[in-house]
Amino acid sequence: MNDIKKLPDSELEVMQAVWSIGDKAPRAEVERIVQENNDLAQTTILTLLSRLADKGFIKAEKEGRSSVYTPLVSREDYLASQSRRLFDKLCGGSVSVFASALSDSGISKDDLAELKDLLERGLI
Amino acid sequence: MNDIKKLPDSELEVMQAVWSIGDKAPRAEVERIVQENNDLAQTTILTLLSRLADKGFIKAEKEGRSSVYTPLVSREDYLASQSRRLFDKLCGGSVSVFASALSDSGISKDDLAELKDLLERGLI
DNA sequence: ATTAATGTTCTACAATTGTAAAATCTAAGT
DNA sequence: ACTTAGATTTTACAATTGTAGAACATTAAT
Repeated sequence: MNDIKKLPDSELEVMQAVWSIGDKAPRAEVERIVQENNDLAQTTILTLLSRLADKGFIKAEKEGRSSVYTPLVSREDYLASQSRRLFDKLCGGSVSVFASALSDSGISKDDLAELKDLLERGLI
Repeated sequence: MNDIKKLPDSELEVMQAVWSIGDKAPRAEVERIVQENNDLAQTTILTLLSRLADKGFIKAEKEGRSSVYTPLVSREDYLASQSRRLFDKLCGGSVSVFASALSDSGISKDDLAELKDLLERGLI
């Protein structure tokens, strides 16, 4: 069930861009977003997109002259699987270990308050 | 501040074993623990230990005929940095995204209750 | 002193990741 | 049809990761 493979950092970066745009994300958009944080050559980004496609994370289609990319794995699913991974592999499934990790991670008081609020309202 | 490098999976596995034993973890113990989950050759584990030492995660000493290993990076610090990483890179710093990740990750109701409890008691 | 056992370091090598130049393929303009 | 600009695919190559056999060192036993 929880078998979404972990992406390497560089691919994740590109995947984030695709997710942030949504279905049929145009190559130029992806490129623009990726390059806001990370100055990679255009061909590098294309390589990463094609590796993502190989791995089944996105599908590519032609739209006129250029390509658009659509996520096949949702951000939510990926995130859930990675959270799980962190919780299991690193915290050994212990909530208190996880909690203290959160506490030490530098997450702000406000964020923790929000988390608490969500938990209290049963939204999680 | 938050600049603990991410370990590759195989090294993390060995690191976990060292952490679980504590200071001056004897090689044989590390080996035994690693091999409970993962059947790796002895030399493979030694290779990983030496890579961990190179990266400054552990230090090795001779104790009699064989080696013992002591963590230089605590599990807590590593965990905190990885939680942070997940929160930032994957959730884009959004608590609600993070919360829904938790919710979807298959973490049990009991665990969530415990987390809520910790938050309510101000222990986080 | 020689052999056997135990432990560690070297060397090796394939797979994956990070990065991008070179080559190729359109579509558009002239 | 020919050249150019834009886009994608191939090819490339170094660094890192995953895995372990071979070689070497040391201790213990005969």
